[in-house]
Amino acid sequence: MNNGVRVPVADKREAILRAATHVFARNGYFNSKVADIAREAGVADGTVYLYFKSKEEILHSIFDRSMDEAIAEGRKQLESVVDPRERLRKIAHLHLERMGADRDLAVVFQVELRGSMKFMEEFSAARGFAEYLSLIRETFAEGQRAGLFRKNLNAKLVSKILFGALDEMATNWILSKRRYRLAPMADEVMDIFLSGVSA
Amino acid sequence: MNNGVRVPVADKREAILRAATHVFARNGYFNSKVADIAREAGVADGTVYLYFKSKEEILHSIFDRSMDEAIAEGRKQLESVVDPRERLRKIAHLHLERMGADRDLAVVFQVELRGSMKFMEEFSAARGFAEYLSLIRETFAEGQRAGLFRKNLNAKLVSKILFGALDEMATNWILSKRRYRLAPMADEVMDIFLSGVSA
Amino acid sequence: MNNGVRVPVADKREAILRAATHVFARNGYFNSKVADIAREAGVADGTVYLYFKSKEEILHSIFDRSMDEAIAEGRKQLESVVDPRERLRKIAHLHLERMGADRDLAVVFQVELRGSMKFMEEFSAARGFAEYLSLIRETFAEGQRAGLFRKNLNAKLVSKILFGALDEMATNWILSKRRYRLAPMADEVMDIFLSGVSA
Amino acid sequence: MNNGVRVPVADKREAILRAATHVFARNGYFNSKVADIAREAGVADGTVYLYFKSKEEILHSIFDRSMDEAIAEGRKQLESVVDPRERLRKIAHLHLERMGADRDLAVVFQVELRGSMKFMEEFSAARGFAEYLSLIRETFAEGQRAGLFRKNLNAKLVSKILFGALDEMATNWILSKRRYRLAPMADEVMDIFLSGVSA
DNA sequence: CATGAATGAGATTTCATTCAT
DNA sequence: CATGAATGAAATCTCATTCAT
Repeated sequence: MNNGVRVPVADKREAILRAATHVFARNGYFNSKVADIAREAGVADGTVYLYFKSKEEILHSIFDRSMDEAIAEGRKQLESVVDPRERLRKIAHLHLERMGADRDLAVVFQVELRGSMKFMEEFSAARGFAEYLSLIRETFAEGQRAGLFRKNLNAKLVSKILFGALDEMATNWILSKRRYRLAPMADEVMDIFLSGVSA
Repeated sequence: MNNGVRVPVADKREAILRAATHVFARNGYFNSKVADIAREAGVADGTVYLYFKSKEEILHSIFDRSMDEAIAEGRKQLESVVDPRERLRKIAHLHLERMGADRDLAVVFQVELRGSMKFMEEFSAARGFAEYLSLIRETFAEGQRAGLFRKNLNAKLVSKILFGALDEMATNWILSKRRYRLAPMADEVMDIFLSGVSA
Repeated sequence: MNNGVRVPVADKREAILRAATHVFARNGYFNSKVADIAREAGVADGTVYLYFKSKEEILHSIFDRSMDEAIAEGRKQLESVVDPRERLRKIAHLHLERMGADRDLAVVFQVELRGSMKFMEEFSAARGFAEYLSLIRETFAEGQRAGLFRKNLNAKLVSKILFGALDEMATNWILSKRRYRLAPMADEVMDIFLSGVSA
Repeated sequence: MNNGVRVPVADKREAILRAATHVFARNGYFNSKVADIAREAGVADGTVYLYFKSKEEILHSIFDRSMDEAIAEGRKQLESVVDPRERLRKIAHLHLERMGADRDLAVVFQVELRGSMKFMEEFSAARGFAEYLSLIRETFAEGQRAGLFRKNLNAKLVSKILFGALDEMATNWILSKRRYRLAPMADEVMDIFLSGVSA
């Protein structure tokens, strides 16, 4: 698997990211110590700095990697879907499936990303977020052109409403003591949403 | 010093809360120093501890006071409104009016409250938040009983959708470079929402 | 001990500088820990940072303060001396008296100042040092104009020779196991020096 | 890898010493990282430890090797010179020629050796230095016995003055922005020195 | 009540050195 | 011999909190 290229223990970088996600989810970014992450990853404190140049970069890497994965996966899954209603439904599903698949990651996203967006302006995860909103908006606009959705609605606003609803599902899910499946909420949200916007 | 006039204690507590809101909004809770708050409030570092027993308590006080005010104000304004649709519309307005009235406070709420909800067990702002969701839910259920809203919708879910949409409006508003008025978004959201849930 | 009473150190900044001089002289700048300085000064670690913004600034402050004192004292003492030979003799005396008066300070100067001069661009002690060389050079040039010293000698070079000789006396003194008085070496150096440069 | 040719060990040791001299000259001993030296020498970090048992030993080796070379070269060059005045002149020339031949080495000597002399007591370079001073002193004493130099001068003191003057030339040369040749300064120093001590 | 100098525990980060390959 | 990933001890600096005045 090295194909002649020395891939220095991609294992360890991975382990650190996973450990950091867990630790951040448990304590919050600011209350988490690099030493905790190192211990959880099974490496020495210093090793963390062979893979990331600061604690902050670890957080960024978590966001970036997840965003990249989500975007790639999303693109692939949406390729074959043409009906704007189905596309939106797919988007909603993907959103909540992904969040529901890794609770720690979801916590980090829902709890820490917001803070980060405020303070790390030129931060790539924020750009990923903007891209995501655009995708919803354009899909919706397409539906409007196709006569599926009411033409008098502001596409940008509508996309925020949909995102806000999904985001709230995720937030409630991570805050809830009860353990329920998150993905199915997508359908419920979409039913209401589509009724609200249909022509 | 005081020109013989006794400066009421409330003044200083107030000044500290206001200063803290501003400082937290600018830097985030963890990056804010108590010394910054004290300087901005025009008091000595130690004075902060005469009014609050810790930095964390300042944050909680900001939440609690705002929540209490919002709830009191909400109760009063809703007293005379009976139509569930109008009540929901009023709630949305109050929500965004309050957020839009104090940008710093809005930032603190949107950015820091969520983090706090995950890590601080059962503090009163979280209870206020739950109360708020209940209010929406019950108003909606009332509308269902009155035949205004579709009976097959899950009231709890619907209330989260509405809250999520409003919350997203607020978040977008604080993150936006553009300066627009937040409160009017309430109507736009409600139009879509009501179309979506009406019987 | 303190008999339970907190004995405030009179001038803390002063105490820290003195302690730092001692610690630096014993261990060298890079091997000295701020904690050592704090302990020796009888203050907490953090207190050091109320008076100096970094360990490096402590070193600079030691240099700067000593330089300023030396220059002020030198100016005063030289005011009344007109004969260039006597002026140079006075300069040599002041140089070695000052070094000989505080062994720790002498060590810091002889050992750390040179390193600092190479790596820290244009800090004030380096300027003080340049000023000092100028003073010697101009005094010597005056002596040349007065016919006391050989006119064919390069004043700048000569001033460096004199400084180098005095500097070497100081270095030998701090490195020596034996305890002898440094100041008297000034006369011995000056006798040879003046023989070498007299017309 | 080696093109079948065995790379002599001396090569690598040599490369490391040269690299270290350069790195130390640029950053100072304490600010230099072993990794920097390794990179500059074109070897792996660990390889450094096959040739030297610590970073400190590298510094010592630089001193020792230079001292040994200087002493050997000095002995050879002085063999045929009998006149004490000429011997001293030769010594001065050799001193400044050697320093002037390798600026990095000169920086390390002038800047780091002093610190080392204070903190590493039984350090062989210090012994080399003492030997060097003895050589000057005895040559001078010989000149006194030969009636060339004033008998009332303290040979030890005189030797320090000469050393101090030469040392100062070297220090000024490395600190100077200007690029001039160092060796010629030897004659200028010796002219003044010999005038000062001649009978 | 108010002050602000002082405290000191604690966290991030660096880097000389080791050792399995 | 050579490598360089991994180690982990150590040090600077920060800042919430206290308390003598």
